[in-house]
Amino acid sequence: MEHHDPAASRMERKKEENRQKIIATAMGLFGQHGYDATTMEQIAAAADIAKGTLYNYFPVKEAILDAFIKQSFKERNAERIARMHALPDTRSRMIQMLTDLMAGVANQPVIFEKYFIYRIQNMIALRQDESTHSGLISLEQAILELGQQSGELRADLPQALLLALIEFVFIEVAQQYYRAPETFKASQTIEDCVDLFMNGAASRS
Amino acid sequence: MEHHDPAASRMERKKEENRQKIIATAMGLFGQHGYDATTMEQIAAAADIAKGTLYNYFPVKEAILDAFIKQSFKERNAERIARMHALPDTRSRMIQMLTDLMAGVANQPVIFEKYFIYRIQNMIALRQDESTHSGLISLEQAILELGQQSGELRADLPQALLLALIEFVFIEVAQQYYRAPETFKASQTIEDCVDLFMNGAASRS
DNA sequence: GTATAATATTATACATAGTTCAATAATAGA
DNA sequence: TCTATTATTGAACTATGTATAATATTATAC
Repeated sequence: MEHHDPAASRMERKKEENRQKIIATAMGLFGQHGYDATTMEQIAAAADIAKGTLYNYFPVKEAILDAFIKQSFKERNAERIARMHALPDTRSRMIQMLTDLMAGVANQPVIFEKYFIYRIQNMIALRQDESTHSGLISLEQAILELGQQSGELRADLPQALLLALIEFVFIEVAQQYYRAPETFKASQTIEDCVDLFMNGAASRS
Repeated sequence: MEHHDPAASRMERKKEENRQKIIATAMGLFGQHGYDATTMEQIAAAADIAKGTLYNYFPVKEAILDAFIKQSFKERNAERIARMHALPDTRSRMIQMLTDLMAGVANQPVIFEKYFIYRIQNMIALRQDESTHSGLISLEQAILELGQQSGELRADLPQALLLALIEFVFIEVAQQYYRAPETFKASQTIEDCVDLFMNGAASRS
């Protein structure tokens, strides 16, 4: 019962190893054969574990994507947040963030599409959201906090609501891309979305 | 090849009959045994059609829900839009709409939860959205048009973007309900969401 | 009415996601 | 080394959704 935990037990280490091996194996297969064409059995076989074990690590196929993207984001988030501090206002921070994100999306559209769908599903379906942080949430939180500290963003509404709106902006920009990838104008779309985020739908009198 | 179409051919009529029969049968089973516990085979058997035929009408299980809810909405939309015209501004129109919607959600939480997830999935995954109008979209469009006609809502951004934001508001309110149904305060949440929709996240100077 | 083309239905078999469970193996702590 | 806990395995199982070839129904033209 009592946990020893000397810098993580052997078991923890092995689990983390397995996790990484599964993610790497799966992403490799996704790249080779495509996401949909890759089955969970193939992933299990390629990672040399039983199907049941695979599901023990990742309860649904999309969770592998989720883990991969979350990881990629985490690696760069410190740097991204640092860069945000250097920017003068919320608008420029959001534009930078969205530009960054959309570069990733355009690079791996299928992966991100599945990821977005999975994230949104969880947003609605899961009551408690503690552990299921998206890779984006810490960036979004940073934007929100910086903006509120400088008084630029309002503080009279629940934090969760503002955060949800930022999340909406991120997803809406991606959605515009998916709706028409050929004609998608990133900078225009991003500016419109940020404008709407900041100023709302009401006319300024 | 050439379509006769004398007020819809017999085939069209039969198809519509079948469709309605499937929807009614399925909703009955959902009510009796729950959505997840009802299988597509059970629905097919109860409607006395082959499984393949069922999938010919509804390619995924959620599409039955979607059709049912879309239908329910359509029946009341004319009346709802009429009521909206009688209201003085966008804010009160949105509050009325959201209050209405949330009554439905609270009444059939599971159904609407599946429905929302399905709708959002489609929003992202489907490139062209013509035929897949949600039951809500005409209401949302009415709110937008009324607000723009009176000059209350801005017209300098793409319609689709404003529409998406309204859709976000609808879904966000529902999500707050699902996150904590016991403590959910409908009127407060709705007011906050509408406020954010109208005024945006920036502080008013 | 009857022939014919187009469309819908049916039954069956199939692939995959995801679950369940009892047997087995590995690890933690004493 | 012993014991409790936790992880893995393999196998059988359920449900979605797809594919297909045979059959039935409908539309249209004659």
